[in-house]
Amino acid sequence: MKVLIVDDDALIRDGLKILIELEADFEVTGTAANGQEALEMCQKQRPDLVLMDIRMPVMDGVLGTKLIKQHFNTIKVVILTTFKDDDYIKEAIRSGAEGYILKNQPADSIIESLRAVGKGNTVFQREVVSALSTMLKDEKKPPVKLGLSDREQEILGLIAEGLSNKEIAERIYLSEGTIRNYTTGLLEKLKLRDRTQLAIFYLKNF
Amino acid sequence: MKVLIVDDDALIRDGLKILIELEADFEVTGTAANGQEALEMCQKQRPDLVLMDIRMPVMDGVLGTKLIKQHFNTIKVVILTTFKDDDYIKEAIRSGAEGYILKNQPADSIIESLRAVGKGNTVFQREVVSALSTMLKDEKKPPVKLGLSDREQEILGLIAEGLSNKEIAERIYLSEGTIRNYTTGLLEKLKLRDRTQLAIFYLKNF
DNA sequence: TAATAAACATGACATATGTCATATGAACTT
DNA sequence: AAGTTCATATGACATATGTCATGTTTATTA
Repeated sequence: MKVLIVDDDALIRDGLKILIELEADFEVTGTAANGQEALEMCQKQRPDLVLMDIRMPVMDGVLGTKLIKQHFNTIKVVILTTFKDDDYIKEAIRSGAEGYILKNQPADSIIESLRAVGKGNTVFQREVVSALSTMLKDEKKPPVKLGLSDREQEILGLIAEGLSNKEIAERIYLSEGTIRNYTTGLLEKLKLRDRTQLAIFYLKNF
Repeated sequence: MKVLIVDDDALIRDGLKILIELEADFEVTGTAANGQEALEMCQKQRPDLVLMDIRMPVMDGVLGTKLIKQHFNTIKVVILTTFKDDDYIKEAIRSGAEGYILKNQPADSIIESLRAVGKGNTVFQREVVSALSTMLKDEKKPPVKLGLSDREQEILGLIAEGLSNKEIAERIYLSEGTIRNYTTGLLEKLKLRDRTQLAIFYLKNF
Protein backbone atom coordinates (compact mmCIF):
# COMPACT_ATOMS: atom_id res chain seq x y z
CA MET A 1 0.00 0.00 0.00
CA LYS A 2 1.39 3.36 -1.04
CA VAL A 3 1.33 5.97 1.69
CA LEU A 4 1.84 9.72 1.67
CA ILE A 5 2.82 11.32 4.95
CA VAL A 6 1.75 14.86 5.70
CA ASP A 7 3.01 16.69 8.74
CA ASP A 8 4.61 20.08 9.22
CA ASP A 9 7.11 18.61 11.62
CA ALA A 10 10.06 17.03 9.79
CA LEU A 11 10.95 14.82 12.71
CA ILE A 12 7.52 13.24 12.76
CA ARG A 13 7.54 12.82 9.00
CA ASP A 14 10.83 10.95 9.12
CA GLY A 15 9.88 8.89 12.12
CA LEU A 16 6.64 7.77 10.56
CA LYS A 17 8.34 7.03 7.28
CA ILE A 18 10.82 4.70 8.93
CA LEU A 19 8.16 3.03 11.02
CA ILE A 20 5.84 2.43 8.13
CA GLU A 21 8.51 1.16 5.79
CA LEU A 22 9.38 -1.53 8.27
CA GLU A 23 6.16 -3.19 7.19
CA ALA A 24 6.45 -5.31 4.12
CA ASP A 25 3.07 -4.33 2.73
CA PHE A 26 3.63 -0.58 3.00
CA GLU A 27 5.58 1.81 0.90
CA VAL A 28 5.98 5.51 1.62
CA THR A 29 5.82 7.37 -1.67
CA GLY A 30 6.56 10.75 -0.23
CA THR A 31 6.08 13.32 2.47
CA ALA A 32 4.53 16.76 2.54
CA ALA A 33 4.54 19.60 5.03
CA ASN A 34 1.01 20.91 4.57
CA GLY A 35 -2.30 20.33 2.79
CA GLN A 36 -1.23 22.26 -0.25
CA GLU A 37 1.85 20.15 -0.86
CA ALA A 38 -0.13 17.04 -0.06
CA LEU A 39 -2.59 17.82 -2.81
CA GLU A 40 0.20 18.27 -5.32
CA MET A 41 1.87 15.04 -4.34
CA CYS A 42 -1.40 13.15 -4.60
CA GLN A 43 -1.55 14.37 -8.17
CA LYS A 44 1.89 12.99 -9.00
CA GLN A 45 2.13 9.90 -6.85
CA ARG A 46 -1.40 8.63 -6.50
CA PRO A 47 -0.90 7.07 -3.09
CA ASP A 48 -3.50 4.68 -1.71
CA LEU A 49 -3.58 6.42 1.60
CA VAL A 50 -2.64 9.76 3.11
CA LEU A 51 -1.63 10.08 6.72
CA MET A 52 -2.56 13.64 7.59
CA ASP A 53 -1.76 15.95 10.45
CA ILE A 54 -4.35 18.58 11.33
CA ARG A 55 -2.62 21.76 12.38
CA MET A 56 -0.27 22.86 9.66
CA PRO A 57 0.67 26.19 8.11
CA VAL A 58 -0.48 27.22 4.62
CA MET A 59 -3.29 24.68 4.45
CA ASP A 60 -4.54 22.66 7.35
CA GLY A 61 -5.43 19.01 7.35
CA VAL A 62 -9.16 19.40 7.26
CA LEU A 63 -9.19 21.48 4.14
CA GLY A 64 -6.45 19.32 2.68
CA THR A 65 -8.60 16.27 3.24
CA LYS A 66 -11.63 17.84 1.64
CA LEU A 67 -9.69 18.78 -1.44
CA ILE A 68 -7.99 15.43 -1.78
CA LYS A 69 -11.33 13.68 -1.43
CA GLN A 70 -12.82 15.94 -4.00
CA HIS A 71 -10.11 15.40 -6.59
CA PHE A 72 -9.12 11.80 -5.94
CA ASN A 73 -11.99 9.98 -4.42
CA THR A 74 -10.20 6.67 -4.19
CA ILE A 75 -7.47 7.95 -1.96
CA LYS A 76 -8.08 7.23 1.71
CA VAL A 77 -7.19 9.78 4.32
CA VAL A 78 -6.35 9.08 7.92
CA ILE A 79 -6.01 11.99 10.28
CA LEU A 80 -3.17 11.46 12.73
CA THR A 81 -3.00 14.17 15.29
CA THR A 82 -2.40 15.10 18.89
CA PHE A 83 -5.74 16.86 19.25
CA LYS A 84 -8.88 15.14 20.22
CA ASP A 85 -10.73 18.37 19.90
CA ASP A 86 -14.45 17.98 19.23
CA ASP A 87 -14.50 20.42 16.40
CA TYR A 88 -11.62 18.79 14.59
CA ILE A 89 -13.23 15.40 14.90
CA LYS A 90 -16.51 16.62 13.57
CA GLU A 91 -14.88 18.47 10.72
CA ALA A 92 -12.71 15.50 9.90
CA ILE A 93 -15.68 13.18 9.65
CA ARG A 94 -17.52 15.65 7.50
CA SER A 95 -14.52 16.11 5.28
CA GLY A 96 -14.67 12.42 4.51
CA ALA A 97 -11.59 11.11 6.28
CA GLU A 98 -11.43 7.35 6.86
CA GLY A 99 -9.73 7.61 10.17
CA TYR A 100 -9.00 9.82 13.12
CA ILE A 101 -6.29 8.51 15.37
CA LEU A 102 -4.06 10.09 17.94
CA LYS A 103 -0.30 10.23 18.02
CA ASN A 104 -0.19 8.95 21.57
CA GLN A 105 -0.48 5.30 20.64
CA PRO A 106 2.07 2.60 19.77
CA ALA A 107 3.29 2.15 16.23
CA ASP A 108 1.80 -1.28 15.68
CA SER A 109 -1.59 0.04 16.60
CA ILE A 110 -1.29 2.76 14.00
CA ILE A 111 -0.18 0.26 11.42
CA GLU A 112 -3.17 -1.97 12.10
CA SER A 113 -5.43 1.00 11.74
CA LEU A 114 -3.94 1.77 8.36
CA ARG A 115 -4.48 -1.80 7.25
CA ALA A 116 -8.11 -1.70 8.35
CA VAL A 117 -8.57 1.53 6.44
CA GLY A 118 -6.88 -0.02 3.43
CA LYS A 119 -9.55 -2.71 3.55
CA GLY A 120 -12.26 -0.13 3.35
CA ASN A 121 -13.15 0.55 6.92
CA THR A 122 -12.95 3.62 9.03
CA VAL A 123 -10.94 3.74 12.21
CA PHE A 124 -11.21 5.91 15.22
CA GLN A 125 -9.41 5.81 18.43
CA ARG A 126 -11.50 4.96 21.45
CA GLU A 127 -11.22 8.36 23.10
CA VAL A 128 -12.26 9.95 19.87
CA VAL A 129 -15.39 7.87 19.71
CA SER A 130 -16.37 8.71 23.23
CA ALA A 131 -15.99 12.36 22.39
CA LEU A 132 -18.15 11.65 19.40
CA SER A 133 -20.85 9.89 21.29
CA THR A 134 -21.57 12.93 23.39
CA MET A 135 -22.01 14.87 20.19
CA LEU A 136 -24.76 12.68 18.88
CA LYS A 137 -28.07 14.34 18.50
CA ASP A 138 -30.55 13.43 21.10
CA GLU A 139 -33.30 11.13 20.10
CA LYS A 140 -35.64 12.73 17.72
CA LYS A 141 -38.36 10.59 19.13
CA PRO A 142 -39.89 9.24 16.01
CA PRO A 143 -43.12 10.99 15.12
CA VAL A 144 -44.62 11.01 18.56
CA LYS A 145 -48.05 10.26 17.20
CA LEU A 146 -50.10 12.81 19.03
CA GLY A 147 -53.31 12.80 17.05
CA LEU A 148 -52.70 16.27 15.73
CA SER A 149 -54.47 17.18 12.52
CA ASP A 150 -52.49 18.63 9.62
CA ARG A 151 -53.79 22.07 10.40
CA GLU A 152 -52.83 21.73 14.01
CA GLN A 153 -49.36 20.53 13.12
CA GLU A 154 -48.98 23.43 10.76
CA ILE A 155 -50.10 26.00 13.25
CA LEU A 156 -47.98 24.50 15.97
CA GLY A 157 -45.00 24.85 13.69
CA LEU A 158 -45.77 28.49 13.02
CA ILE A 159 -46.17 29.21 16.70
CA ALA A 160 -42.74 27.69 17.18
CA GLU A 161 -41.40 30.11 14.61
CA GLY A 162 -42.49 32.91 16.84
CA LEU A 163 -45.46 34.19 14.88
CA SER A 164 -48.40 35.88 16.56
CA ASN A 165 -51.93 34.65 15.98
CA LYS A 166 -52.56 37.49 13.59
CA GLU A 167 -49.45 36.70 11.58
CA ILE A 168 -50.36 33.07 11.39
CA ALA A 169 -53.86 33.99 10.23
CA GLU A 170 -52.42 36.13 7.45
CA ARG A 171 -49.92 33.51 6.49
CA ILE A 172 -52.36 30.69 5.99
CA TYR A 173 -55.47 32.68 5.12
CA LEU A 174 -57.64 31.98 8.10
CA SER A 175 -59.17 34.40 10.56
CA GLU A 176 -57.33 35.29 13.69
CA GLY A 177 -60.16 33.87 15.73
CA THR A 178 -59.75 30.54 14.07
CA ILE A 179 -56.09 30.50 14.91
CA ARG A 180 -57.00 31.23 18.47
CA ASN A 181 -59.36 28.30 18.46
CA TYR A 182 -56.68 26.04 17.08
CA THR A 183 -54.29 27.25 19.68
CA THR A 184 -56.78 26.37 22.37
CA GLY A 185 -57.15 22.94 20.85
CA LEU A 186 -53.39 22.42 20.78
CA LEU A 187 -53.05 23.50 24.37
CA GLU A 188 -55.78 21.10 25.38
CA LYS A 189 -54.33 18.17 23.47
CA LEU A 190 -50.80 18.73 24.61
CA LYS A 191 -51.78 19.63 28.13
CA LEU A 192 -49.93 22.89 28.01
CA ARG A 193 -50.87 26.37 29.11
CA ASP A 194 -49.71 28.98 26.67
CA ARG A 195 -48.13 29.46 23.29
CA THR A 196 -44.65 29.79 24.70
CA GLN A 197 -44.93 26.31 26.11
CA LEU A 198 -46.19 25.13 22.76
CA ALA A 199 -43.12 26.56 21.07
CA ILE A 200 -40.83 24.97 23.62
CA PHE A 201 -42.57 21.66 23.24
CA TYR A 202 -42.24 21.81 19.50
CA LEU A 203 -38.58 22.72 19.51
CA LYS A 204 -37.75 19.99 21.93
CA ASN A 205 -39.74 17.26 20.28
CA PHE A 206 -39.62 17.80 16.55
CA MET B 1 -6.67 -13.27 20.03
CA LYS B 2 -9.61 -15.15 21.53
CA VAL B 3 -12.90 -14.43 19.83
CA LEU B 4 -16.49 -15.18 20.82
CA ILE B 5 -19.02 -15.22 18.00
CA VAL B 6 -22.59 -14.21 18.71
CA ASP B 7 -25.31 -14.61 16.11
CA ASP B 8 -28.71 -16.22 16.17
CA ASP B 9 -28.11 -17.76 12.78
CA ALA B 10 -26.13 -21.01 13.05
CA LEU B 11 -24.92 -20.80 9.47
CA ILE B 12 -23.34 -17.44 10.05
CA ARG B 13 -21.82 -18.57 13.31
CA ASP B 14 -20.14 -21.52 11.63
CA GLY B 15 -19.05 -19.55 8.59
CA LEU B 16 -17.43 -16.89 10.70
CA LYS B 17 -15.78 -19.47 12.90
CA ILE B 18 -14.14 -21.14 9.95
CA LEU B 19 -13.10 -17.86 8.41
CA ILE B 20 -11.60 -16.51 11.55
CA GLU B 21 -9.76 -19.67 12.48
CA LEU B 22 -7.97 -19.54 9.16
CA GLU B 23 -5.99 -16.69 10.66
CA ALA B 24 -3.04 -17.76 12.74
CA ASP B 25 -3.45 -15.03 15.31
CA PHE B 26 -7.14 -15.73 16.01
CA GLU B 27 -8.83 -18.43 18.00
CA VAL B 28 -12.58 -18.85 18.30
CA THR B 29 -13.34 -19.81 21.86
CA GLY B 30 -17.02 -20.33 21.34
CA THR B 31 -20.26 -19.20 19.80
CA ALA B 32 -23.53 -17.95 21.26
CA ALA B 33 -26.98 -17.39 19.82
CA ASN B 34 -27.99 -14.28 21.74
CA GLY B 35 -26.83 -11.66 24.19
CA GLN B 36 -27.78 -13.73 27.17
CA GLU B 37 -25.65 -16.68 26.13
CA ALA B 38 -22.88 -14.35 25.13
CA LEU B 39 -22.72 -12.92 28.59
CA GLU B 40 -22.48 -16.38 30.13
CA MET B 41 -19.73 -17.43 27.76
CA CYS B 42 -17.77 -14.28 28.47
CA GLN B 43 -17.87 -15.32 32.08
CA LYS B 44 -16.40 -18.74 31.35
CA GLN B 45 -14.11 -18.09 28.43
CA ARG B 46 -12.90 -14.55 28.86
CA PRO B 47 -12.46 -13.85 25.18
CA ASP B 48 -10.52 -10.79 24.03
CA LEU B 49 -13.17 -9.83 21.60
CA VAL B 50 -16.84 -10.50 20.93
CA LEU B 51 -18.25 -10.37 17.44
CA MET B 52 -21.88 -9.47 18.01
CA ASP B 53 -24.98 -9.51 15.86
CA ILE B 54 -27.67 -6.97 16.65
CA ARG B 55 -31.06 -8.49 16.09
CA MET B 56 -31.37 -11.63 18.14
CA PRO B 57 -34.09 -13.23 20.20
CA VAL B 58 -34.00 -13.29 24.00
CA MET B 59 -31.44 -10.51 24.32
CA ASP B 60 -30.35 -8.28 21.49
CA GLY B 61 -26.83 -7.19 20.69
CA VAL B 62 -27.08 -3.70 22.07
CA LEU B 63 -28.14 -4.78 25.50
CA GLY B 64 -25.71 -7.68 25.33
CA THR B 65 -22.90 -5.25 24.60
CA LYS B 66 -23.86 -2.98 27.45
CA LEU B 67 -23.87 -5.84 29.90
CA ILE B 68 -20.62 -7.31 28.68
CA LYS B 69 -18.96 -3.92 28.89
CA GLN B 70 -20.31 -3.46 32.34
CA HIS B 71 -19.10 -6.79 33.66
CA PHE B 72 -15.88 -7.28 31.73
CA ASN B 73 -14.53 -3.94 30.72
CA THR B 74 -11.46 -5.33 28.98
CA ILE B 75 -13.45 -7.34 26.47
CA LYS B 76 -13.84 -5.58 23.14
CA VAL B 77 -17.09 -5.81 21.26
CA VAL B 78 -17.53 -5.45 17.54
CA ILE B 79 -21.03 -5.25 16.17
CA LEU B 80 -21.33 -7.16 12.92
CA THR B 81 -24.70 -6.75 11.36
CA THR B 82 -26.71 -6.25 8.20
CA PHE B 83 -28.39 -3.11 9.44
CA LYS B 84 -26.96 0.31 9.07
CA ASP B 85 -29.90 1.72 10.89
CA ASP B 86 -29.22 5.07 12.55
CA ASP B 87 -30.67 4.07 15.83
CA TYR B 88 -28.65 0.92 16.07
CA ILE B 89 -25.46 2.77 15.30
CA LYS B 90 -26.13 5.38 17.88
CA GLU B 91 -27.08 2.84 20.48
CA ALA B 92 -24.06 0.73 19.66
CA ILE B 93 -21.70 3.63 20.14
CA ARG B 94 -23.35 4.54 23.39
CA SER B 95 -23.20 0.95 24.56
CA GLY B 96 -19.44 1.14 24.23
CA ALA B 97 -18.81 -1.12 21.26
CA GLU B 98 -15.40 -0.83 19.58
CA GLY B 99 -16.71 -1.46 16.14
CA TYR B 100 -19.74 -1.41 13.91
CA ILE B 101 -19.26 -3.17 10.64
CA LEU B 102 -21.61 -4.63 8.09
CA LYS B 103 -21.84 -8.18 6.87
CA ASN B 104 -21.71 -7.12 3.27
CA GLN B 105 -17.94 -6.89 3.12
CA PRO B 106 -15.19 -9.40 2.31
CA ALA B 107 -13.69 -11.61 4.98
CA ASP B 108 -10.23 -10.11 4.94
CA SER B 109 -11.68 -6.71 5.55
CA ILE B 110 -13.49 -7.97 8.61
CA ILE B 111 -10.33 -9.64 9.85
CA GLU B 112 -8.34 -6.42 9.50
CA SER B 113 -11.02 -4.60 11.41
CA LEU B 114 -10.76 -7.08 14.23
CA ARG B 115 -7.00 -6.67 14.33
CA ALA B 116 -7.33 -2.91 14.51
CA VAL B 117 -9.82 -3.27 17.33
CA GLY B 118 -7.45 -5.67 19.04
CA LYS B 119 -4.86 -2.90 18.96
CA GLY B 120 -7.18 -0.57 20.76
CA ASN B 121 -8.88 1.32 18.02
CA THR B 122 -12.46 1.55 16.97
CA VAL B 123 -13.61 0.59 13.53
CA PHE B 124 -16.62 1.62 11.55
CA GLN B 125 -17.55 0.90 8.06
CA ARG B 126 -17.60 3.87 5.76
CA GLU B 127 -21.35 3.86 5.19
CA VAL B 128 -21.85 3.74 8.88
CA VAL B 129 -19.74 6.81 9.39
CA SER B 130 -21.60 8.77 6.78
CA ALA B 131 -24.83 7.90 8.51
CA LEU B 132 -23.16 9.08 11.67
CA SER B 133 -21.99 12.35 10.29
CA THR B 134 -25.51 13.48 9.58
CA MET B 135 -26.33 12.81 13.18
CA LEU B 136 -23.75 15.16 14.58
CA LYS B 137 -25.10 17.99 16.59
CA ASP B 138 -25.08 21.33 14.92
CA GLU B 139 -22.72 23.90 16.22
CA LYS B 140 -23.69 25.21 19.57
CA LYS B 141 -22.40 28.66 18.79
CA PRO B 142 -20.15 29.45 21.71
CA PRO B 143 -21.92 31.59 24.33
CA VAL B 144 -22.88 34.47 22.10
CA LYS B 145 -21.85 37.19 24.48
CA LEU B 146 -24.90 39.39 24.47
CA GLY B 147 -24.42 41.91 27.23
CA LEU B 148 -27.13 40.31 29.33
CA SER B 149 -26.92 40.76 33.08
CA ASP B 150 -27.07 37.72 35.33
CA ARG B 151 -30.66 38.49 36.21
CA GLU B 152 -31.59 38.84 32.59
CA GLN B 153 -29.93 35.55 31.73
CA GLU B 154 -31.73 33.91 34.59
CA ILE B 155 -35.11 35.25 33.62
CA LEU B 156 -34.56 34.43 29.99
CA GLY B 157 -33.85 30.87 31.01
CA LEU B 158 -37.04 30.70 33.04
CA ILE B 159 -39.08 32.07 30.18
CA ALA B 160 -37.60 29.34 28.03
CA GLU B 161 -38.82 26.81 30.56
CA GLY B 162 -42.31 28.01 29.89
CA LEU B 163 -42.98 29.88 33.10
CA SER B 164 -45.37 32.83 33.26
CA ASN B 165 -44.27 36.16 34.65
CA LYS B 166 -46.08 35.42 37.86
CA GLU B 167 -44.40 32.05 38.24
CA ILE B 168 -41.01 33.55 37.59
CA ALA B 169 -41.69 36.23 40.17
CA GLU B 170 -42.57 33.61 42.75
CA ARG B 171 -39.61 31.48 41.85
CA ILE B 172 -36.98 34.16 42.29
CA TYR B 173 -38.74 36.36 44.82
CA LEU B 174 -39.34 39.46 42.78
CA SER B 175 -42.60 41.19 41.93
CA GLU B 176 -44.42 40.28 38.79
CA GLY B 177 -44.05 43.85 37.60
CA THR B 178 -40.31 43.58 37.86
CA ILE B 179 -40.32 40.46 35.77
CA ARG B 180 -42.35 42.30 33.21
CA ASN B 181 -39.79 45.04 33.16
CA TYR B 182 -36.99 42.57 32.71
CA THR B 183 -38.90 40.94 29.92
CA THR B 184 -39.22 44.27 28.20
CA GLY B 185 -35.50 44.78 28.59
CA LEU B 186 -34.73 41.39 27.11
CA LEU B 187 -37.03 42.01 24.18
CA GLU B 188 -35.36 45.31 23.54
CA LYS B 189 -31.83 43.94 23.75
CA LEU B 190 -32.53 40.91 21.62
CA LYS B 191 -34.72 42.77 19.18
CA LEU B 192 -37.60 40.38 19.65
CA ARG B 193 -41.29 40.94 20.12
CA ASP B 194 -42.74 38.57 22.67
CA ARG B 195 -41.85 35.93 25.21
CA THR B 196 -42.44 33.10 22.80
CA GLN B 197 -39.73 34.48 20.56
CA LEU B 198 -37.50 34.81 23.59
CA ALA B 199 -38.01 31.14 24.41
CA ILE B 200 -37.31 30.13 20.83
CA PHE B 201 -34.21 32.25 20.74
CA TYR B 202 -32.97 30.74 23.95
CA LEU B 203 -33.56 27.17 22.89
CA LYS B 204 -31.86 27.69 19.59
CA ASN B 205 -28.84 29.54 20.89
CA PHE B 206 -27.99 28.16 24.29
C1' DT C 1 -21.05 64.91 49.79
C1' DA C 2 -23.53 65.10 45.77
C1' DA C 3 -24.32 62.79 41.64
C1' DT C 4 -25.04 58.63 39.31
C1' DA C 5 -26.11 54.08 38.31
C1' DA C 6 -28.28 49.41 39.44
C1' DA C 7 -31.78 46.67 41.03
C1' DC C 8 -36.31 46.39 42.16
C1' DA C 9 -41.15 48.15 42.53
C1' DT C 10 -45.77 50.29 41.29
C1' DG C 11 -49.69 51.71 38.60
C1' DA C 12 -51.97 52.78 34.37
C1' DC C 13 -52.65 51.43 30.03
C1' DA C 14 -52.97 49.02 25.28
C1' DT C 15 -52.71 44.87 23.10
C1' DA C 16 -52.30 39.81 22.68
C1' DT C 17 -53.74 35.60 24.23
C1' DG C 18 -56.79 32.07 25.55
C1' DT C 19 -61.77 30.39 26.58
C1' DC C 20 -66.21 29.54 25.40
C1' DA C 21 -70.69 29.39 23.28
C1' DT C 22 -72.52 29.46 19.05
C1' DA C 23 -72.96 29.31 13.88
C1' DT C 24 -72.33 27.89 8.97
C1' DG C 25 -71.34 25.12 5.04
C1' DA C 26 -69.22 21.06 3.12
C1' DA C 27 -68.29 16.29 3.27
C1' DC C 28 -69.42 11.91 4.91
C1' DT C 29 -72.48 8.35 7.06
C1' DT C 30 -76.63 5.88 7.94
C1' DA D 1 -82.97 12.87 3.57
C1' DA D 2 -81.56 13.38 8.16
C1' DG D 3 -77.80 13.23 11.07
C1' DT D 4 -72.97 13.77 12.18
C1' DT D 5 -68.45 15.43 11.77
C1' DC D 6 -65.04 18.70 10.41
C1' DA D 7 -62.98 23.03 9.30
C1' DT D 8 -63.77 27.60 9.77
C1' DA D 9 -65.79 31.81 11.75
C1' DT D 10 -67.61 35.33 15.18
C1' DG D 11 -68.21 37.84 19.41
C1' DA D 12 -67.86 38.42 24.32
C1' DC D 13 -65.05 37.95 27.91
C1' DA D 14 -61.06 37.22 31.41
C1' DT D 15 -56.41 37.10 31.90
C1' DA D 16 -51.54 37.60 30.55
C1' DT D 17 -48.29 40.26 28.40
C1' DG D 18 -45.69 44.20 27.25
C1' DT D 19 -44.83 49.44 27.64
C1' DC D 20 -43.95 53.37 30.05
C1' DA D 21 -43.41 56.88 33.50
C1' DT D 22 -42.12 57.24 37.90
C1' DG D 23 -40.28 56.03 42.55
C1' DT D 24 -37.30 53.82 46.26
C1' DT D 25 -33.14 51.95 48.01
C1' DT D 26 -28.49 50.89 47.92
C1' DA D 27 -24.00 50.93 46.29
C1' DT D 28 -20.51 53.35 43.52
C1' DT D 29 -18.08 57.06 41.86
C1' DA D 30 -16.70 61.85 40.84
